[in-house]
Amino acid sequence: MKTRARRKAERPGEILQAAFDAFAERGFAATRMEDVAARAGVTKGAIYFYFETKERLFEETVSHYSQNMLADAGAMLASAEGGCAERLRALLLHIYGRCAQDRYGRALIGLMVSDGRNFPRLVERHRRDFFAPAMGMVSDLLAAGAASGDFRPEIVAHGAEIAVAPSVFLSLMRLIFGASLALDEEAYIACHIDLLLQGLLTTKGRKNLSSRKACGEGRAPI
Amino acid sequence: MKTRARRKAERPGEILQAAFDAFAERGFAATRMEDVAARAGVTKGAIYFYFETKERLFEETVSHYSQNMLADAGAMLASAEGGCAERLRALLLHIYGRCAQDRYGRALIGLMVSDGRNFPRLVERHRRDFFAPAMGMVSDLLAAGAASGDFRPEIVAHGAEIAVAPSVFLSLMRLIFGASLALDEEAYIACHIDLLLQGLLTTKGRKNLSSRKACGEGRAPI
Amino acid sequence: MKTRARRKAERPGEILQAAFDAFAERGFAATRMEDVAARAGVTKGAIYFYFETKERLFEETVSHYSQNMLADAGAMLASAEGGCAERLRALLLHIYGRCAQDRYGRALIGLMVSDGRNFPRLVERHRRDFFAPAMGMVSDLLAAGAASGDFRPEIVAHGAEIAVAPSVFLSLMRLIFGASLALDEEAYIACHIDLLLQGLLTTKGRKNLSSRKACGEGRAPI
Amino acid sequence: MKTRARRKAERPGEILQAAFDAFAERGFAATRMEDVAARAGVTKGAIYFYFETKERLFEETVSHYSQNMLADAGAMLASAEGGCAERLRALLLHIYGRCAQDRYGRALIGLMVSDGRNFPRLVERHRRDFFAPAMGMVSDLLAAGAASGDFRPEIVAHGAEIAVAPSVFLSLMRLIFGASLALDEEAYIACHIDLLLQGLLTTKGRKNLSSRKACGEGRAPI
DNA sequence: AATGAATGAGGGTTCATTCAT
DNA sequence: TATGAATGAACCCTCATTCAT
Repeated sequence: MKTRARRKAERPGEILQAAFDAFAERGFAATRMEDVAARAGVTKGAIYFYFETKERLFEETVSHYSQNMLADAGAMLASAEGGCAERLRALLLHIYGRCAQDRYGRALIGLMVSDGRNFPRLVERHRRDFFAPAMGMVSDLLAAGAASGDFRPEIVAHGAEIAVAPSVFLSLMRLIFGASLALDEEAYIACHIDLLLQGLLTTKGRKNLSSRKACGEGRAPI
Repeated sequence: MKTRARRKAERPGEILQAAFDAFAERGFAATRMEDVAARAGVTKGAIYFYFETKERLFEETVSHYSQNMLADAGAMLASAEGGCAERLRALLLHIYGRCAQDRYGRALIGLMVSDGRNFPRLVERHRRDFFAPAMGMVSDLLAAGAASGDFRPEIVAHGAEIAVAPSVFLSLMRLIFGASLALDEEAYIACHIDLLLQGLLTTKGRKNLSSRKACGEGRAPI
Repeated sequence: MKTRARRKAERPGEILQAAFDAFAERGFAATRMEDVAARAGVTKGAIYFYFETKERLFEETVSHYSQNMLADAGAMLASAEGGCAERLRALLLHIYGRCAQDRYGRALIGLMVSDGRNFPRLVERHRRDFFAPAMGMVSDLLAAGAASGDFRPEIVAHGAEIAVAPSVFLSLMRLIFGASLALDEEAYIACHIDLLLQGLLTTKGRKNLSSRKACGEGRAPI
Repeated sequence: MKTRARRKAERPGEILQAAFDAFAERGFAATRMEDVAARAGVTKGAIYFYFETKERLFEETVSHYSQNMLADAGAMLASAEGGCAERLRALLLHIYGRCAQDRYGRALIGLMVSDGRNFPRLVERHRRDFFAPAMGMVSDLLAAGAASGDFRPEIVAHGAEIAVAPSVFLSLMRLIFGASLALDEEAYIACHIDLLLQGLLTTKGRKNLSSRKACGEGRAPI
């Protein structure tokens, strides 16, 4: 049994977690405060002690969750090794794991789509603090590759979105169709990275990649 | 003033249109029957003369709209000329126009994401009657290209999704971020098609494409 | 195919019949004008050509039906033979047939109970034109019996209601419990008449009754 | 001002009472939840805190009320003294008081007739838990009288219904015609019991009754 | 800090009634 | 006469929010 003080300190976090679960499952409109309360193991009134309105609860829930995702990506990238191609592959795999294959990552996209309309401040913050930096990481990688001669320079401007799109697309298909969509995700991802690198790499980049592989420095493609 | 008979024939369509507008703008839950009625120029009760419940109205609205989209894509593809690469480009451009740049196409995706949960039958029908055939069109094109030696055969299995993903991604970004997302769509699309074809074409396919262009048979990319 | 004029003349009656069926089955509130219209084979609007409102339709329906019942009872009584006891028995059997065992007779009672509240004029008319005369017939019979010395004179004042009550009670039980109430109606009726006559007859009346029976002038009890 | 806890404990009962009043006055369909709420001194929503739907409220209201009636009748009978005839008279008087002369008892019958159709479970429960036991009480009394030789044995099978019918009939007349029906209830009841006992008693039973009366042990009839 | 009874505004749905055809 | 599309007033029910305890 935790102490009362300890419980008290944890309440807001528990509520946020419960709220995210609930919103993720049913969306903003279909989630009742009582659903959240039940999940959090408190009563409706208690939520209002910590959050002014349902709208505020939603905003804090979503932004609380999206903040973590960026930090993780940064950490991952910092520790990645190899040339630009390998680093790009590692980043994409990370994104797949966080945004398409993780239930919560998927849910975050779903919530943005379904309820973002009514929370423009939240969306703007999400764009500024999460989406733009995340795309920036991919963009920077492409720019570095172009600078080193590994990547074709034409694609620096919009390549990041193109590179990331299939992971978001996969996420969306799962959101909409769920498990009823038959799709071999491993093969899908391999195909995506193969196609992307074929389109991205210069002749020089292609050589670098294969020579490094020959030296055993790279992982097998997926 | 139209005759009564004429009005009657048009009412269901007017209501469906009004409903699609309303649902697209606010989602299922936040849309009131009165909103739909007002848009259609009738009163709440009149809608119930044509549609049993709000749920049924939603289902018919969505499936009515998605049926049109597929027919259009088929017609477009039938009239497309040129080699596989040109035909693929034409199809992708059509998809961009219908699914990313058209307000209603975007809305359709948004509605599937936000409210599909509560309409499993509708989602399944949409998958079977719209999504699967649409992806099949792209898939068939890739298979034809692989057979003719223009496209790399490895990508036949999942290339369709990868090829289409950026258009859906763009659609999603506009849904979520709206106009606040600075993005040159023309350049984005050009980059996408360039990158995709680079990844897709074999050496032979590349020659076919450029020779046709040299003869003036092809349009400039985008 | 009937002529238009003929159809026209029959319409109100058809509607009244349909309305009575509908009201009898579901009560006033739960019956929709459309139900009545469907039963009558016309559309809602047509009903309003003949009846101002739903209330008026109800009133005319009920009073139209209740008018027949009294005439029948009078005719029956006029043709009844035998002494007071026999005539009383015949009358009670008639009442059983019309008010307890006939679906419509039962329904009439049900409608009076459930909806009479809101139709005071109707109820008053029913009381004056049907209920009071009907009770009067029974009362007169009792008075005649008392005058002739067959019936005990004490019961003339309220005996009619007491005599009739079990048939209404039976009607009510069927209305409420339907077929799920196990009850041998033949035996019930026999018991009722037996008990009633035992209570009613004077010593002289008893003799008259049995002597007539012995002469074969009377029917067996029930 | 009552404490909150106390109010909470009383609310359901207050609502049931208010609901019974309202339903009794207007029937199920014509009673609005707001009527009930206003009578109970709460708002519409509050009712839904205690009762799921209007249907459930109706069911609980009716069965709550009918349970009391049976218990009362049992208690009364247990304390009754005298021979079978006296006990029967006492029971009938009790029934008159509760089912014909009490506004609520009358209403219960009315509700069963008008709305029972739509609540088959309720009706069945009412039959099993109230009507059958209540009739059983009368039946048992008749059987005991037959066993002791006071009552004629032929009437055991259906005598209970015949005995009770006039009280229900009176109830019904008041329900339908209200005060506009001129009827001396005291005399009516006396007539009923007189007639019934005349029909019921054997010669022996008659002697027992009059001897006890002669000894001053019995009350005057009514 | 937390409870949970109570509020009250709002939305979906029904249906008697109307009226242009 | 008859139709049936359309109206509009109710009514049931939900749920975010409040507040006495």
